[in-house]
Amino acid sequence: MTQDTPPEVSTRDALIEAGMALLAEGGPEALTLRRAAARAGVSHAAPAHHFKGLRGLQTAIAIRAFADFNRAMITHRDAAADTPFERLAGICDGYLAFVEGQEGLFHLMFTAAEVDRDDPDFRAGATRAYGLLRAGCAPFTGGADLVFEGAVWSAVHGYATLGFTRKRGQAGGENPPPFRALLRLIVPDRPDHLGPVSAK
Amino acid sequence: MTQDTPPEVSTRDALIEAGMALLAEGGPEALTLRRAAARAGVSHAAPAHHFKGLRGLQTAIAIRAFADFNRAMITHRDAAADTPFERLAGICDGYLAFVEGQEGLFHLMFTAAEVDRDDPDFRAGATRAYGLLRAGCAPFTGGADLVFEGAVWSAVHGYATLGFTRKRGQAGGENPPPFRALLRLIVPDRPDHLGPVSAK
DNA sequence: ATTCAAGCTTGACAGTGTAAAGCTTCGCCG
DNA sequence: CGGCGAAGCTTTACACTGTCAAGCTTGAAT
Repeated sequence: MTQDTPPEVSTRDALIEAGMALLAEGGPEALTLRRAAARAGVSHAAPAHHFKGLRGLQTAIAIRAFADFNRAMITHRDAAADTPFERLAGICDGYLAFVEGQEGLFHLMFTAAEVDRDDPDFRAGATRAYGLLRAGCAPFTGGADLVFEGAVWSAVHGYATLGFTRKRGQAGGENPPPFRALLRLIVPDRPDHLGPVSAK
Repeated sequence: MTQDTPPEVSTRDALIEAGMALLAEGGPEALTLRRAAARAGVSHAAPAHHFKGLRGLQTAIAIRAFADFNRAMITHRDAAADTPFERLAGICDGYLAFVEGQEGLFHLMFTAAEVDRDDPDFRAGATRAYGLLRAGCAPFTGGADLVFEGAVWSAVHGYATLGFTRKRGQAGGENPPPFRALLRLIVPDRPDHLGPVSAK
C-alpha cells in the first residue's frame, strides 16, 4: 500500500497479534507457529527470523500479556476508593478481571513449561506485576513483608487458577465465595497505622 | 471389582505407568501417545483401544495422580501432632510435598486444557481432595465455611503454582516465605472453640 | 558498484494424533 | 463341537506440527 513511513505493522508484531488472536479463539492448543504465520500473511518459516521457535513466540506473547495484565491492575486500583484496603482489592480485581477475559494469556504467563522464564523482558514484566502487588500491600505492612505479600499473591493466584472466577469452583461444587471475603480474612480490618500485620 | 488374576499388568495399566514415567522424566512435553505405547511395548495405535485419544490417557493419568495426591495429604496429616492447626498444616505439607516431587502430574491435575474435567472419576478424585481440606478446616469453622476453605485452598495452591516450593519464587527474587507463616495469617492463633472465623 | 546481511520463501524431514482396515484370539452361545 | 463375534492389537495411511537448509530479493553500507 502506502510506502512512506512503515504504515503496516512489522511482521514480528503481526505474528504476535495473530498468535494472541489464536490463543483467544481456540485456547493454548490453537496457538501454532504455522497458523500464526498464515494469519499474519507470511510463510510458515518466517517466524523463525523473529523468534526462537514456538517457545520464542509464546514468550513474546507472554511479555505483551504482562503489559496488559499490569495495566488492568493499575486501572482497577486507580478506580477504587482511596483507602488501603480498597486499593489492594482493586489490584486483585484487575488481576481477576484479566484472568476471566484472557485465560489463554494467563495460562501462558503463569504455567511454566511453554515459556522462557529467563527472558529478561519476561522477568521485567513479572517483576513489575509483583511490584504493583507489593505496593498495594505496603500500607498494611509498613514496607516489604514477604509473608503478607505471599499470602495475598497466593490467594488471588490460587483463586484464579482454581477456577473460582467461574460459576463453580473445580473442586467443590458449590458457588465460589467472592474474593473480597478471602481478602478480608488475610487483611485484618484494623487501622493502618499499627504497623506490620505479621510479626517478622 | 477388577479381574482377579491377570499376572501381567494390563496394557491399559502399562500405558498409564509408561505415561507417568515419561511425565516425570521429561515434563508435559515428553508425554506422547506414541512414546507411551513404545515404552509399554505395544504399537502406536494400541492406546486408542483403551483411552479416548491423548486426552483420555492424560485424564487417566490425572485420575491416578489424584489418588497419590490424596494419599500424600492423608499421610502428612496423620503424622502431624493432634491439634487442629498442625493437622491442617500437615495436609498442606502433603499437598506441597506432592507438588515438589511430581510437578508434571500436578500440572495435569490442575491446569485445565489437557484433561477432561467432566470425567466422573476425575471429579471424584478432585472432590475427595477438597473434602480432605474441608475436613481439616472444619475445627476452625464449625462446619463448612466456603470463605475460610477457599482462602486456605487458594493459598496453598497459589503457593505451589507460583513456585514458592522452589528456592526462589518466580515473581519476586527473594527467598520465599515458609508456607506455615502464610497459613498462620489465615488461621488465627486462637482457641478452637470460639466458632467460625469468618462471620457469615 | 559491490558486498552483505536481514527478511522471506520453498522444500524437505522426523515426529505427532488419529482414523481405517485387517489380523489374531478368546469367550460364549447355538 | 462349531462357529462367530467382539475385543485387542498391528499395519498402513494422512494431515498437521516444529525445525532445518538452501535459495531469492532488497536495501543499506562500504
